[in-house]
Amino acid sequence: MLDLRLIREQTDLVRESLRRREAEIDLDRILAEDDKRRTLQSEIDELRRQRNELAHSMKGRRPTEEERTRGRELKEREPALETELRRVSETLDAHLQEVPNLVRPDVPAGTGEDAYIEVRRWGEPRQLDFEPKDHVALGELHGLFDFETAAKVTGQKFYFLRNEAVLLELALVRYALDRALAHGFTLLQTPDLARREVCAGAGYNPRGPERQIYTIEDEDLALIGTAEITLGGIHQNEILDAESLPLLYCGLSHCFRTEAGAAGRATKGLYRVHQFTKVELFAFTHPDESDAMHEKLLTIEEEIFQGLEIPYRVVKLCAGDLGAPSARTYDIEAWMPGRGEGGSYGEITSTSNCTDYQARRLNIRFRDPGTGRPRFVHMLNGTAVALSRTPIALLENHQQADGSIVIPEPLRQYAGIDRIG
RNA sequence: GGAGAGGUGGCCGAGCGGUCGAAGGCGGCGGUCUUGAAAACCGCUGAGCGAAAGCUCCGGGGGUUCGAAUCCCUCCCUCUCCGCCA
Repeated sequence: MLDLRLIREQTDLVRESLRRREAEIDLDRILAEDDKRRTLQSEIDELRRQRNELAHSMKGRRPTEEERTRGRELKEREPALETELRRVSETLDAHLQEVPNLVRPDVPAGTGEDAYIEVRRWGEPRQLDFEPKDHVALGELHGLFDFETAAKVTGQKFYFLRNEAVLLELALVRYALDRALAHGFTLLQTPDLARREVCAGAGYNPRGPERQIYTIEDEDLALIGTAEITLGGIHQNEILDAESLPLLYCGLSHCFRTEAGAAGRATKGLYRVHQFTKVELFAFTHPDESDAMHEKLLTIEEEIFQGLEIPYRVVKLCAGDLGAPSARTYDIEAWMPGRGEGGSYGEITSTSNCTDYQARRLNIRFRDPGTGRPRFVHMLNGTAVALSRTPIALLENHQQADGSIVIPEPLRQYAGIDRIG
């Protein structure tokens, strides 16, 4: 959520940001609704002032019949105005929620992959003297995934992990947790469900046609799409000590995605699924520190994939492709030899600086020691490992001519095996 | 799931129809004292909206009343005990 005052006082700045996102948002309508809301609020304030004045004037004595009548009259005029205010506020709020975050100045304008900036590449895709298999074929060869049985038991885009795939998943989790720990993160295993309000605060709308997450019938709960939701909710409605910042959390959870709208998109196997495990990095920072923290999260992500010897490139997303809460997003795209014709890069992590967008909605502030007043913190998130896509890159990059897979060194102590097949 | 107790400012905690945006303490800020620091003492110190006047907020929502942190209803949450269970 953006600050209404910012929209009001620096309309051009907001307009320019929306233009770079190519987002169609009617700011003038929002400004008009805000105007109306404030007018109504003033009228109600005036009415209440009169009511308070009357009540205070008769402290400690019995009111006369005339005063009672006057009090009743004032009270009766309020509900209509309040109803109107509520209606206007709800409309305004709904429209305000649709306004995405202000993008950082270095983010390129436009939409689509052509507008991305490739920041750097790391590692060279291996030159193979054999035809590489994709992870689905490798999984079949070694009995690692069972999509058919999962479809029978649960549905499309679910899977059973089998045998070494289970060991690999747990090893990757453990490896990622240790990396996070080394960087000073507090480890958390979070609930897999969260209140709908918290989900909405993080920018995941549990309602409406564009909902990305599952809701629980008859409960005020949703299955989380990412631990970003539960981690972000930790400090909801709190005023933090400035000295406690930055707060670094690393959360392990399952993630559930409806993938509504993604139907028909050609994605095989584990690339796009309804449930997966993920280790997520999260930071609450001082507003002046968030850009530096964003680079740090990216560095940790890169370190993780360098350790796994998976070639990748880092891209900075263009404004039009950012999620609504994000002011800047870097994706790591891993080289996937089995993807497309002759291999291609596929998204494997994503880290975003959401600045104060989520903090405003979740009401997470810190006390500024200079002024003594509360300010919104900045909130950032980044994938450590997503246990759907990381195995894809791992299996495909480390496959051998005979179809066996070499487990990269840092994972062996956790997995207890050094190869599959 | 059942019974009871409770949810108040950054934190702890009083208040139980008007004198309450809220005692007291802790913490924080400023000062006196001190070579400096600590201790002691004095003062200031909740948040939001609004250009301002002012208005709102004592878990959420609703009600009673001229007037509600205080009374009633309801929901949520926490704690204690019981039940169930991995």
